[in-house]
Amino acid sequence: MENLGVVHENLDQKVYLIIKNKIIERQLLPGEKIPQDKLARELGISRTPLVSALKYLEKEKLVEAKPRRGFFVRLFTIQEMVSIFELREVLEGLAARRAALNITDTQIAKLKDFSKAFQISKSFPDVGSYAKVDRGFHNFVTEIGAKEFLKNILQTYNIISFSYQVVSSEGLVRPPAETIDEHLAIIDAIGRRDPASAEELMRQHFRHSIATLKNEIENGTQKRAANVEHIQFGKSTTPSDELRTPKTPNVLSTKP
Amino acid sequence: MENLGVVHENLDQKVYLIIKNKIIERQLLPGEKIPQDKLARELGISRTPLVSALKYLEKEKLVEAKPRRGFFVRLFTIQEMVSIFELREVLEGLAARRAALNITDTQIAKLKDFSKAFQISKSFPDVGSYAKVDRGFHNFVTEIGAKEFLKNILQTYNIISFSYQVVSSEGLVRPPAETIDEHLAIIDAIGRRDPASAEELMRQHFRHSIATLKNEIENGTQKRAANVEHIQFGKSTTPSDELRTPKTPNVLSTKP
DNA sequence: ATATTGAATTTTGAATGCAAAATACAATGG
DNA sequence: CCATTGTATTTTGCATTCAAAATTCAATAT
Repeated sequence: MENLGVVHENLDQKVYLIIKNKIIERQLLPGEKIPQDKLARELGISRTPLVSALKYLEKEKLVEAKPRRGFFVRLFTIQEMVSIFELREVLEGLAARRAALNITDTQIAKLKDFSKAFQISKSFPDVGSYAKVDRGFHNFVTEIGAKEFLKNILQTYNIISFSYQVVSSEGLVRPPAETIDEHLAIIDAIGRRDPASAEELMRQHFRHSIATLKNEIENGTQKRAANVEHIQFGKSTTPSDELRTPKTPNVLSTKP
Repeated sequence: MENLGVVHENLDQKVYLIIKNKIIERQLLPGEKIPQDKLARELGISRTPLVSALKYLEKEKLVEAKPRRGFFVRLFTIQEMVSIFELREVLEGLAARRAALNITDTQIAKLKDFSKAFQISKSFPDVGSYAKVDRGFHNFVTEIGAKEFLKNILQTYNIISFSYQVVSSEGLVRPPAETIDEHLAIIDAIGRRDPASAEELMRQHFRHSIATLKNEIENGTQKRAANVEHIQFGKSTTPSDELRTPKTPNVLSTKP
């Protein structure tokens, strides 16, 4: 008999999500060593699934493993951020193309919501809420345009870039005034189901940000530390969704 | 005192490479369950570093973890191969662009070697040796154009696609006659240090292969099983390295 | 024969144990 | 005072252990 849809999740998967959140919510700071014993005791588990989770995070580049010395929350230089944005340029370009090809009418309605939210940001400038819509939008494109392999990769690198505090506040590379219209153009292309334009506009969008980053390197405006603030996880990609900051996860028990 | 360049490598990293090779060399077959106890005993280690290595491979999609049931060598459908080729289209496009920007004169000399090798394949057709040059070429572009993040991702997906036995023999999607000139054009663009052309030509190259794959899906020519043969690892990316064809029997043929 | 049940066996996931390495810290000498 | 050495403590990497789950396989019923 088959186990229809019954998903067994191992401890390490839960721990993986918890640590990921700890990093994103800055309970674990970039460069900091991850205290295995303390964390394991805190979660009421042994080091085995904890180390396992850390190895997952290592593959995702969120932590760095130094053999015989432990795991450290990863730091990114601005040069590395440029590389990551170059990756995102082509990957989200692909996601935008696929989104334009696959989008359903219901999803187009959600796109319109984003459009509205961006328009509002235009009239009532507020960097904080704009940054949220920005993240939500990129996550939404990933959600509808990417699956399997592409989605996995993009989610990782989106988290890294959103969590890197660059230049202005809220982790934005450029001010809203510069990016709102670019977002609107991308939304329009996807909504029109025009894959070629969607891809090209998304890539342009990133190229502009990359140019800004490179400019900062030249001007020595470099911020050295990675930083995180208010990252949204899970499915909350619609602008209408929650805007509160996520709660801290509850402690685990080995029991169901 | 600092440990200058002394790299400690944990057991799981070594085991990771060993299993990866076992998969690539078909000592572990797609769909097969990985026998932890047997393998651990074989390698003279405990299950701890073995499982750790398997988790790495899971993140790389080379194995699949089914909780409470074990690890299995991953199978790829032709549809998944299309997704992977779409990824490679944009990623190797980026790598080609970066290659054109960064290439040194020494590396251009190596490119010319590839050019020569492809020319030879034109005059003396041999699918086996051509496939090798093909792989070597794509690895070389990855080597010079990609670093850090991009390189990691590409290496994984290149391995997967080279190891998937599609259509014709030797893991090639299309026959040499179709692809030689495309390769030559890419080489030319990179050698001319023309990033825009290099990227576009590389992408076209992949788009053609994707079209072929999609065509197969429609025609039901689908091969069900992944397959591997003669994958080269490490630095052996130069065409001067090895051009001989140590033929091994094609073990596939699940044909009725 | 085939299907079903249930006990025996194997395998997994996670805790625990332990030697070696790394780190912290105290004592000593410059 | 700071640098250096030696010692105690902590942490890491891996092996071992063990309960629970999955699998195998034989006995029984259909």
